[in-house]
Amino acid sequence: MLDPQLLRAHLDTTIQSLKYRHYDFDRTMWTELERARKKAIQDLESLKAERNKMTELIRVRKQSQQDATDLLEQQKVSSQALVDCEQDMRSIESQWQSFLAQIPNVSHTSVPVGLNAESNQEMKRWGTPPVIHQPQDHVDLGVTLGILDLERASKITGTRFAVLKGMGAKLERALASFMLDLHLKQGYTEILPPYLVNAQSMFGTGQLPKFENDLFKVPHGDTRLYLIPTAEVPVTNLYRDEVLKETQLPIRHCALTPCFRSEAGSYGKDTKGIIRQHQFHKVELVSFIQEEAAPNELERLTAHAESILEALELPYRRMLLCTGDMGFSSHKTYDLEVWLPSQNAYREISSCSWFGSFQARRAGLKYRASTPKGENRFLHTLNGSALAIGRTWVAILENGQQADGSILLPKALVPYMDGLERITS
RNA sequence: GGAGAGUUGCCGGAGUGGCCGAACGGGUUCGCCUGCUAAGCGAAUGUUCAGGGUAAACCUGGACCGGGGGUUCGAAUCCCCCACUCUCCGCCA
Repeated sequence: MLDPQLLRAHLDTTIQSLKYRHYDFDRTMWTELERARKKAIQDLESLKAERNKMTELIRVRKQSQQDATDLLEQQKVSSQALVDCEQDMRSIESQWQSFLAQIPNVSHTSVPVGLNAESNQEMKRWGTPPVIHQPQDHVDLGVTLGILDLERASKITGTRFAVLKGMGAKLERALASFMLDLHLKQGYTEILPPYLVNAQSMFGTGQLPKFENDLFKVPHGDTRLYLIPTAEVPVTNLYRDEVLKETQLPIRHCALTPCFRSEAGSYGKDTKGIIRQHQFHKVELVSFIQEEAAPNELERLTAHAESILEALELPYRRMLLCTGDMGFSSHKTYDLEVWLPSQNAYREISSCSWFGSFQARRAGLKYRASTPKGENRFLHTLNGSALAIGRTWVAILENGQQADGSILLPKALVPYMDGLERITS
């Protein structure tokens, strides 16, 4: 959620900034909502002040055994006006709230302006793509090796689900353990959160109300729960509606969870293989920190995601997303893209974002500053995949493929595979 | 699934219709005292919204005692619904 003060003080620049995010800000509506809200608040509050004064008069009279019938009659009448006013207030307030809730975040000044992925900036490259004569893709490799079964997955569930088998399943598990262990050494505290969350949590990180269609929903009693699309949701909401102490900061968490995405509206994309699935595993890093330290934290967190790729000897590049390609809640985002030989291209494997106070406002994440005044401030939140495990699995197969169809595993992974250096059929 | 108890400020804990943003105790901060520490003394100490103030200080008003609704001139206090926590019983990985 944007700070309403930003819209009041810098409306023009904010509207311009939002335009670069493909958001057409309705200035007329906003101005009208602001005006109506202000009026409703003032009307209601003056009526309430009036009522409170009268109530006090009645109290005094009653206590001194005087008759207060006239005042009581008067109060009955004015309290009806108050009820009407209250209703107006509520309706306007909720319109104002929903207007604010569906506005995306504004971008940081360092974010390049652009409409789509073509304006993203490559920041760095690491590693050299392996020279492979006629590379096979991960599906051919995986099926031949007997470690990937898409046909049976679609039988038991449907498309965009996969079954991993034997060393394929073990590789997935090894990757998860390896990533978590490295992040623990980097100072993150591991969290194992619920995989189903309530609507408030989804609102807190920005998935709701706008992206309901991308989520899997599960009825539960009179309400409904949502399958998490990323660990970002439960982990960021850990401290929802809390005021932390500044001495607790920064808080850095990592979490391994399955992620569930309905991928509505992406029917034509990545139909082959396990690049785009309804369910996949991901290790996520999440930071809670003060505004001043946030820019540096984004660099740090991204470097930690990169450290996984480097340890796994996977060539990658870092992209700075342009305004038009960023997610709804993000203030600034780096994508990491891993080299996939079968596609002869870099493909997204991680997304590291700084959200400013956008999520903190939605989720009520604050800290009490260690200043003499000890004022409350909104936290800044950041998170990044480190990494999406399904896509890492793909990258390991494709980059490690040998002429005989076997997969040479990166050295860092060997201990996690009980000494296995190569996957063969 | 059944029965019961609970949810109040940083913490403990009072408050069953008005003078309660909330007693009392602890904590914290500032000042005094003390060779240092402890003890003691004095004072301060919630959040949030709207308006005023160039900003800060501050001032005025509203709201907040788990969440929502109701009764009432007036609700932390009475009534209803919901959520959560704890205990017991049942069932179960």
